[in-house]
Amino acid sequence: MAATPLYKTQELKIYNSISGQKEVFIPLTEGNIGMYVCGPTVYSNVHLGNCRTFISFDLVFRYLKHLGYKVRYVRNITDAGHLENDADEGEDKVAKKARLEQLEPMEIVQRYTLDFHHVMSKFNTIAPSIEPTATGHIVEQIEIIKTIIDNGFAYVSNGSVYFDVQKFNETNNYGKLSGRNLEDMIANTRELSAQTDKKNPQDFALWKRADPQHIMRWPSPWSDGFPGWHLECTVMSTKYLGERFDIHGGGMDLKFPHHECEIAQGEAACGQTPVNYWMHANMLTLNSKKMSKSTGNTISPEELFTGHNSVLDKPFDPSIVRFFMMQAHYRSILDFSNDALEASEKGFNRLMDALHVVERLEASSKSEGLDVAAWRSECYEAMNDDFNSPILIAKLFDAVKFINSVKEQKASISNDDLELLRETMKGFIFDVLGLVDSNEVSSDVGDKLSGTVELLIKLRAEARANKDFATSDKIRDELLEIGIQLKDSREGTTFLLN
RNA sequence: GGUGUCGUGGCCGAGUGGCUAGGCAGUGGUCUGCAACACCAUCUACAGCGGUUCGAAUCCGCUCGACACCUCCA
Repeated sequence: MAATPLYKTQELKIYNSISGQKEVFIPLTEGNIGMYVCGPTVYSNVHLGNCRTFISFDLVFRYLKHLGYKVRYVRNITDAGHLENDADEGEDKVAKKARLEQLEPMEIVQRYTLDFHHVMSKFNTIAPSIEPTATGHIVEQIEIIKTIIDNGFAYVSNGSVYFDVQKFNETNNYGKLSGRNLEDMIANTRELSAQTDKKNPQDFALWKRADPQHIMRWPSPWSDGFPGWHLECTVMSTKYLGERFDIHGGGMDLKFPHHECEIAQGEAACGQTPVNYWMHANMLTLNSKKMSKSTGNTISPEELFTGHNSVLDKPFDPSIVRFFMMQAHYRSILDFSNDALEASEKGFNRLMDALHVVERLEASSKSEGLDVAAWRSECYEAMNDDFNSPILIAKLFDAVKFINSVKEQKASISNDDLELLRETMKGFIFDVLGLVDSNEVSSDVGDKLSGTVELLIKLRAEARANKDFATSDKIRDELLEIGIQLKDSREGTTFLLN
């Protein structure tokens, strides 16, 4: 007797990067979705820009689940194969870090994987269903390389294996995702030194031979070496989601060459294109420039939570940061600044306040001031339109205004509508947007705290009744200083934690 | 040089061929012992220049500017 899943009544549209259009989303198997998102390379701490992508896809994951879909969400950990550059002597990022810090590569991997998980949980992202690692899938990677060679789309050169892009392009289309064509790429390829092993500069590595002094090497039919970066995603998505699956996500900067290469590998190995809907999350910028480790233009989540960075005036709660990100669309560039974050913080607090107000609201015989059912539909319409969280948030603020008006007795709400309003607000704020009420304190502490504050409120009320405003203001102001704000209304005084 | 995206009011950020986005900040009012909160009202817009159209900030062209990818990057 399960209720009808929401997805049967909602029409979700997703902007598909490969077509450049919003398309009605139809999963391969009704009610089930396979989603793959390119995860981090764990050779250093994640920065806030990295986080935006994962928070964006957390929104996608959450909304799909909210609609009643069963989602298998795979997000990999790149712990091998990611090279410093594209030259033959390009060094593996993890191996390089291990060499520099004189640690085992897996110590590097462990350290930064733990950091990544810690930060992701701070941002209240839901863990993926499967989080596979590249090093855990070396065997599968070797197998798929064999298949691609057998199919004639790769060649062995000096112990390494390269994908033959020109050969592939004769029967398939290399560049369809990023809107490039091979002739242009050939014509505009920059001069790179030491590319002796490749037939053509556009070719990319499936397997790289490693010198004996390299610390991350695995045996293969071609050499002791390591797999190419693009390959792991093809292998792991295929293994856990099938040769063809619904959604593939990642940062905009991975569109080319990484995702283009994934398409080529998938088509070369399996004879069909791997992904139905390609989704790309846009960049977080700092000073209008992309956050990037290599340029040092970054801010770390830790700096944000502690406020220890020159661009920050104060620390910010992870939920504020998440809310700030949700106020922009995932396909838009978002510029990070202290001022923007402070504005978000105030808005966020107003939203949370309203959530407390709506719990205590009294129903009337009829609703006046907002058509709750229509408003609810508009919330869904916003999210159905390619996960438009900024519109959703605007709608939520419409409700905030209405809730406060009801409190002020300038509007009214029926019992049924009140229930629907509460349920919808909480559903979107907590389940879909993944925000956390930072005012919430653990119930045990909360009970004792509210008892204490209620006592002070009572004392203040007595002082006010006696026109002892010095005492009443002292209570109000000093409570505010420790982050407890008193709110007077005609029903009496309530408090909020700031 | 190639490919693509974007340029919205004091700030951040949506959206649309004709109807208020929203948040923050500002202004005037209501409420209050004074405030805060909240509510009501209100002010700053669609880079520039042409074109299409009854009508464009929204479509087209050009100019200027910014950003991203083409090399590792979420």
